[in-house]
Amino acid sequence: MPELPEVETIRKELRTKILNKKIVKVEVLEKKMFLGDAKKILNKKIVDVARRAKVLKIIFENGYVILVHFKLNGQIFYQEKGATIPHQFTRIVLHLSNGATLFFNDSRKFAWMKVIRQADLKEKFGIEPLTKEFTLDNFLKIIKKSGQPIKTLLMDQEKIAGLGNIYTTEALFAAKIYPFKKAKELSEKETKNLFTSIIRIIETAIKYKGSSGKDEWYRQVDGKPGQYQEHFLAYQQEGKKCRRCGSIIKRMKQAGRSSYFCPRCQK
DNA sequence: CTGCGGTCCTGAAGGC
DNA sequence: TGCCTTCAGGACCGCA
Repeated sequence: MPELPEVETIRKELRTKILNKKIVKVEVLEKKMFLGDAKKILNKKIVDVARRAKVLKIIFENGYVILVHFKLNGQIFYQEKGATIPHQFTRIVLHLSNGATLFFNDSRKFAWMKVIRQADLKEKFGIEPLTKEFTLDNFLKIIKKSGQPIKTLLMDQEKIAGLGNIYTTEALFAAKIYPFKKAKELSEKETKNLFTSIIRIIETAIKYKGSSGKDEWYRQVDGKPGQYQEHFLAYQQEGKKCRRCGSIIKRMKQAGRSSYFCPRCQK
């Protein structure tokens, strides 16, 4: 499922493909997945492709933007001129001025695109992990005042932006922290370990172009899978041996989704 | 404030 | 083999 590293990978690749191009036609095959007025962005030059949290932004010269949320299974495929074969789950097709095509796919129809004026954006996202605002001090402040379980807190987009189940699971494993532990009960040392683990894991995951493991529909813009799933130490490792201590990785339901952890080394 | 359950949706997996 | 049921899961919403 596209989290920060996946959306960032898509952003970088897409930017090289569509910067300075225009969208000349929008085909909406699934109405609920396209919000706003497509006419606002037709034939306007794309001046940037950005990201905030798990949301991709295609920014146009006239101040409008297409927001893209991939949710669980969303994909964007870029195909050069002439190779315009839709995917089985294509819901929206964007035709570009150079004859290329963008396919927005999602089997489950949870993903969406939205046309909005940048000035009208009301974002309630927390700190971006890869920016200079993400300091140990700022992280400590967030951790110290929350009675929530640490994993729930890390996935709260209004506190820390862009982390989902995969990367919170891996970061908590790396920092040897039990996912259900209350945030404010973390020691300074644990908080520091968690802070550095988040940065290291997010950066490594971007290097490997995201995770396309079991059940993961995420693909890069060219359709290829990412590689970070080969480095999972906890996520989807239920029943396997912990690579640190040899105990069996456990799965528990937490806040509606699966938490994976080592019952011996995560305290 | 917290936390829970329902909702959207459908492929995959499990049961018989 | 095949039908039927259950489950997963990001974000959001309503309710206790």
